[in-house]
Amino acid sequence: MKSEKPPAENDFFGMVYEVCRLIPYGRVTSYGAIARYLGSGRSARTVGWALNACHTQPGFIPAHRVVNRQGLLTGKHHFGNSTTMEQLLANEGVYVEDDRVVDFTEKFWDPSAEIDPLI
DNA sequence: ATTCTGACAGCAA
DNA sequence: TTTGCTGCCAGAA
Repeated sequence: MKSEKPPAENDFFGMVYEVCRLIPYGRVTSYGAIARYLGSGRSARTVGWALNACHTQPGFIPAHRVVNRQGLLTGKHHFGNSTTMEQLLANEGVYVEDDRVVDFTEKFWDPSAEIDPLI
């Protein structure tokens, strides 16, 4: 067998999609947080690139819950309309103002901090 | 094959 | 303090 697709656990993109699905309702996370959870703290760019291809994945990927570490909706233009991402977040109780998540530090959800019990 | 870009983040000056 | 460069992985030309 050749070109056998590796499991999501071994696929960087798959990991990104999986973590996105783990983001709780009404919460947001950052690209760097996901990258860090994957073990590559500086691969945040690749995370964004994976989300760019999230539409190729089956099911729904809550990519609108992923923003940059400033809380800015840098990828809102990738949701078809520039307001779609903001609307989705507002629908979950995450309000956005001036392309920035309100109370970002409170809404922030760190996968490596929640999923991995460091206690 | 090489080069550049891309929904970022960290560090140096 | 801000500005700029580098690093990271994957895909397109």
